[in-house]
Amino acid sequence: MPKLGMGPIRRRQLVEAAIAVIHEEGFAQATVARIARRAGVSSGMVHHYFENKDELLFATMRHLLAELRADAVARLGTAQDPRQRLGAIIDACFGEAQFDEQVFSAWLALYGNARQSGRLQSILSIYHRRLRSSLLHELRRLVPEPEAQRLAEGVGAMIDGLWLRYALTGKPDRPETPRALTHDYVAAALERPSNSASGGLNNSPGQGRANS
Amino acid sequence: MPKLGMGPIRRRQLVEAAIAVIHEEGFAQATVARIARRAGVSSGMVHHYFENKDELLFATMRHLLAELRADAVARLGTAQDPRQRLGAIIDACFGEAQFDEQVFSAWLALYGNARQSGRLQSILSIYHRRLRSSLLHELRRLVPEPEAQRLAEGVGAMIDGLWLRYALTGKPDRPETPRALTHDYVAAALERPSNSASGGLNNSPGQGRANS
DNA sequence: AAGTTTTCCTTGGACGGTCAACCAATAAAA
DNA sequence: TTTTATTGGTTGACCGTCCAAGGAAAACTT
Repeated sequence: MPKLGMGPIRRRQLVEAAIAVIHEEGFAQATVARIARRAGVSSGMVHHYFENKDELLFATMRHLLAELRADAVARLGTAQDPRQRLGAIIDACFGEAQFDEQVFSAWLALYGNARQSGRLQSILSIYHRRLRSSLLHELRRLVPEPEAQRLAEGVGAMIDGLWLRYALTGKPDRPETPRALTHDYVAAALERPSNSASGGLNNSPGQGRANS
Repeated sequence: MPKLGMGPIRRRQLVEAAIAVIHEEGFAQATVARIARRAGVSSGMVHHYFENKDELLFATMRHLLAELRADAVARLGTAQDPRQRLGAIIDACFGEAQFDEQVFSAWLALYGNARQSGRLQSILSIYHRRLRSSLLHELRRLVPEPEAQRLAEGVGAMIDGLWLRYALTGKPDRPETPRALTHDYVAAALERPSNSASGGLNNSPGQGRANS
């Protein structure tokens, strides 16, 4: 059986097995033995191809990020003007691949454990920076700088917020719904005279909120 | 030391200790012994006041939900018209209590483990339903029904998305920022002629997205 | 081309450690 | 005395890691 160059194959097998186990049994139950059995190999394989368990989990989460990025890059290839590219970024985040049940479980596990691990936190940090940077790049061609920054943050939050809801309650009946909501948010913000360029110092004027 | 009626006191001690341990050492390291030591009692106390460890964690997460609700109810007391009440709901979600580091860690742990536990999932389900219901109740007095439903989903997503970002990267320098972003989103959507009442069947018209 | 050596892959069990749950035993109030 | 609170040690199970052995392909030698 032992052929040369099994490294990449086995590593990928184990990463995919880890995702499957995290989905089916939970992050806490994702033990080395279970992941290995799911991959169809002995438990020793994990430590042969990864330094330790944490390294496997890190590789697993990095795999998720890489897949999301590949999807976004592919979609951006067909877009031309900034408005289309903005739509492509949004659609990538709501692409079919991100509504996979296994992907739900794995990303949520990442969220739940990032605070305790600098490695995991860096993955989320990269994701956030990339998303914000991509959005900002296009928005700067559509609105003035301060508004572009505010919008980038808002659109990023709406994407994550919508995704989070579906990750916890199940994929939406119609995948267009989250896309349409985000697109409408962008459209409304771009059409608006941007008088809210108060920069956030004041709240929406004339609103009279209760005390903080 | 043993006085009568220690139940509620000890239970609260243990719940707060659980939050502290989850924050300082992570959900995976939140063992019975550590939580008990943090609460200043022996490990046996956990099983004396809770059926098992899961029950303690469930009570811990339910505690978070109760605190958020109490905050929202208090803020709604001072609001009068629908617009103000809408602002009060948003502000409660971005209140000081929700930007506490311990609360960050605990809610994230909840997100990361809800999929594996029906009990935990129900807590998030209640949170989502309450938030959506509260928003919808006010929005219905401001815009037509289908638009109100869409907006309730959008505002809820923006709240969760913004909160999630700060939970992962640290509280914002200026707490007004997330509030202002959400308020502006609402303001833009309410001002808009709501022509996007396509109901989500089509995307924003004339936009020409790439293939799905 | 056949035999030999080397290299890499793979296994499954052993070890030390930790955890949740359980269980007397103790002690203070009632 | 009865009841309730509390302790801390025990138990059995499981985990991550390590390791020694074996086996099959590849590389090398003749």
